[in-house]
Amino acid sequence: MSKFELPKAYDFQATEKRIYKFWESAGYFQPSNDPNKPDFDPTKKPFVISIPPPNVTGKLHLGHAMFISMEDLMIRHARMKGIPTLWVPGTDHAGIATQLQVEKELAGEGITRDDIGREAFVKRTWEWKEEYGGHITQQIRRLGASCDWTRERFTLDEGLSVAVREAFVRLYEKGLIYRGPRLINWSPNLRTAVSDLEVEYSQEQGTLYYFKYMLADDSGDFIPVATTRPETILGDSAVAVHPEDDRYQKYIGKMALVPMLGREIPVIADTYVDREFGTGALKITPAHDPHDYEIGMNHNLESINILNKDATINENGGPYQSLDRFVCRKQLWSDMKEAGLVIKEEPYALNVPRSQRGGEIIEPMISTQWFVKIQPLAQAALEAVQNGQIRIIPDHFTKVYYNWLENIQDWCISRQLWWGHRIPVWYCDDCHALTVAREDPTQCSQCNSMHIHQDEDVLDTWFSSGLWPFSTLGWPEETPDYNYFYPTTVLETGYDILFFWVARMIMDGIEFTGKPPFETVYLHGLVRDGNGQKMSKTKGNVIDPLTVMDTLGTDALRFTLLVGSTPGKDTNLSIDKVEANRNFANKIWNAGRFVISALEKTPAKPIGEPRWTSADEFIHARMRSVVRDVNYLFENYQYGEAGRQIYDFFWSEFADWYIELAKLQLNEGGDQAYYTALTLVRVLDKCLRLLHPFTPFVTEELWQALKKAVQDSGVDISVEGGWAEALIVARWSESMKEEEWEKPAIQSFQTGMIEVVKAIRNTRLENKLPFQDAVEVSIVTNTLQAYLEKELPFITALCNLSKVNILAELPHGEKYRQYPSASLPLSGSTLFIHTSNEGLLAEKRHQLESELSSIQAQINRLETLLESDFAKKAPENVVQKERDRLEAYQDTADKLKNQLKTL
RNA sequence: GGGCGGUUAGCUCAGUUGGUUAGAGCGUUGCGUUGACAUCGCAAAGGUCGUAGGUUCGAGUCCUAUACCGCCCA
Repeated sequence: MSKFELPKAYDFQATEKRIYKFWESAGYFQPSNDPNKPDFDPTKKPFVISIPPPNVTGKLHLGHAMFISMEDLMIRHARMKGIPTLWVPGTDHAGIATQLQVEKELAGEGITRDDIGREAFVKRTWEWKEEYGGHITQQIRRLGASCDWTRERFTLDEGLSVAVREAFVRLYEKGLIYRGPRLINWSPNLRTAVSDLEVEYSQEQGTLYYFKYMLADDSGDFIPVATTRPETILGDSAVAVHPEDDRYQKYIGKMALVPMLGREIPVIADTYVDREFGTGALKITPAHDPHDYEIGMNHNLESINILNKDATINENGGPYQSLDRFVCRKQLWSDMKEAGLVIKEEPYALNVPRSQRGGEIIEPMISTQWFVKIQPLAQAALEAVQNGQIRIIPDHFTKVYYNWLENIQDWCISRQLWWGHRIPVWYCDDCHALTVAREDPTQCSQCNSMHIHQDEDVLDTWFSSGLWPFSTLGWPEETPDYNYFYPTTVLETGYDILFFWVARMIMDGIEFTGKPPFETVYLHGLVRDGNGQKMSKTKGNVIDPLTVMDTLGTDALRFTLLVGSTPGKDTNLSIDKVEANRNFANKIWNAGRFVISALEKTPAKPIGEPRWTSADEFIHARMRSVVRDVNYLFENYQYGEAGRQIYDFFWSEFADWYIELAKLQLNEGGDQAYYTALTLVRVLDKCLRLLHPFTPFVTEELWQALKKAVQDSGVDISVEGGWAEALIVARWSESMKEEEWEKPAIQSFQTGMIEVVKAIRNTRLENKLPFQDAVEVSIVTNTLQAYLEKELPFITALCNLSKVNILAELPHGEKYRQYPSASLPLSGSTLFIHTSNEGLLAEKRHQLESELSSIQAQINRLETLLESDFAKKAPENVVQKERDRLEAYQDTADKLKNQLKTL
């Protein structure tokens, strides 16, 4: 193997780990301008992203792969632009999720967390975290994430715990945190409260139960009532009817009897009742239904809690005490049936509240919990977006954000868990005062009693994640990192946690630091399967990113996710697409191999000034134009489109055309070969720079090889931005202003080379003239003579021609009539392939006629167009373009007609 | 009930300042191959851009209505 040779196919398995290690150990992931170092320059504006912290004990899924790819793309782009760049990584303790895993482990040993007690359980969970906590970050590394691991944080680490406590105490002192009994969402399995956001509603088939609410006056009268949850009858404290409902008006103010319990409750009037729905009368259970809770407040009704924490019936259920909620439902209903209180049952579609985690049915329940008074925070968060301090991409999520903040409810932040930030509140056993403190107190702040105990609950995990952009940088301390890197630049995440996380970070950021925590929110869509279905274990359509990386390479996966997605829109991922992009990585690789091999075929220095070929000028001009487009698209967050542009350029222009022609140019040797190699290297280099944020591994590997090959070969070729230590820190290709030569260079190559070559190839194909057999071609043209004379050798080689005749007009004579021909509409030319193969005249005529009719259709279309107001009102250059086009078509049509005439 | 998206080729999707012949990948069909690449090349077939109006010289792109699908919130 000579020194320039690379493996025939790109071997991602041998490459990725090595390259990542190289980057990380060289310190490229750390900011180039570090406030903790002596040469720090505070005037440079940094580019900062805080990672959406994954669950510390989680396993990598495509959602992670998506955000890692997006953020790494942004980070690498910024880094290459020379901006001091910081991507802060870390993980989240994920209260419920992690606790559940440990409980599951305990269950395997036949014990519960209560058996071992809080302290032992928390210790055990830390051990679990130590064992599994590294997995997710290792997996993130595999994706190529260039985050600064020296700054990695964890929501439960010491610093972040200080931040959480500081935040809680500040809010409490401001009166924005309160504790009290409220109707909350209770998860009976987890035995904790959850926030509104953690409840999902699913449409399910249920039953609507109709029954009699007997009046207490022995009249035998009853009010028919319907419910979907009969067991809640036990907690009823009123029957409500509409005040203007003729059917029930007479009962208002009377008392009714709770079935089976015989408790007396009032019949009340409330306009909330919908006369059309059900029976038009409503049972009111303030302790177990949000609407009833409201009505209960308005009418001063008693709230009767009928459930224990495990959702069995409590003492208020009388004879039903200790039955499970669903057993009770059955039992009570059958008892009522026996008592003659049942009217009927009918099937009914209802919205069942289910736990986002675990899926069990959530019970609305009155419970004493801690809440954040959210209104003032929400207002500020709303304004930060309204006044443009924060921009949300894509735009339409701005409305979603407003809509949510405008209707926000207080946030229940306490959780009856053991894994998490314990609420920093101590209760005095003597005077019952609360002590809320930054440091663990030893005595009551009111009476100095030593008999105090800490609140048992922990905080919602999102309470700590809300502080993430600044807590990770050292807040509440004003560390150098915090002072320099905060506020961060972009917050990138999935739209599904806009409320959970993004909105809360904005609220917290403004509240605690006085500044919005980031300038831009970029939301990506969710990753679905190839048919747009949500991935789920039960459907069996889950794609494991680790498997994909193992089999097709990280670059292929990243490129697929990045290019297949549009901001805010869901992405369908299929293995087919990843395979296509694995092929692209291989294409890059092999193009690179070719470019490197070209260095062997060129002199080290040119003798004269460059004499650029049409292909050279074309590829340079197109490259410049692609660089402009890509930069424009990056500036507008259109990364997917940017990737597609590079892909198309690389494959169908650079590889398909330039490389093919370069082979011929290299064979010329001398200066021609030198300038070809120069062009190859420069275009490849630029492409690798543009592609690096998308496919970091193959580009880095190849770029290193290219750099080494150029340097070792001694060929004098420089690249714009220079040969940096590594591609990851090489300079990004910035836009260059369009120069006058570019458009003509592109156009002449398209009309003179691409159209001609394609026409010859097609005509050969159509007429079964195999490539191996050289053919003679005549080109009748008024516009291409000069171009063709210069580039003829290349066309000859690309099309395997024995001879080319360039003619000003169609020659007379028998033979031309029968030659297969093709029109070249861009230049208004016609070409003939000479062949002894006696073509059938009829077939030839048919072919010409169909060609003519399609061209005539274009002429008609353009004539109509140019006769319309278009010619008067459209911009001159647009009109001129159409005029030119028409002219070329007319030219072609004339020639076709001429041919037909001679047939 | 309120809000937000989507509807473009057989399938999955691009198509952001409206420019007049709508693109890609996969799939299908035909041809091709010892030198960058079969993880390939060359080509072909395939779409009245959901429907109906409107604005405009010009609409997949902007506006209105409507149908269907999806998501979020209540």
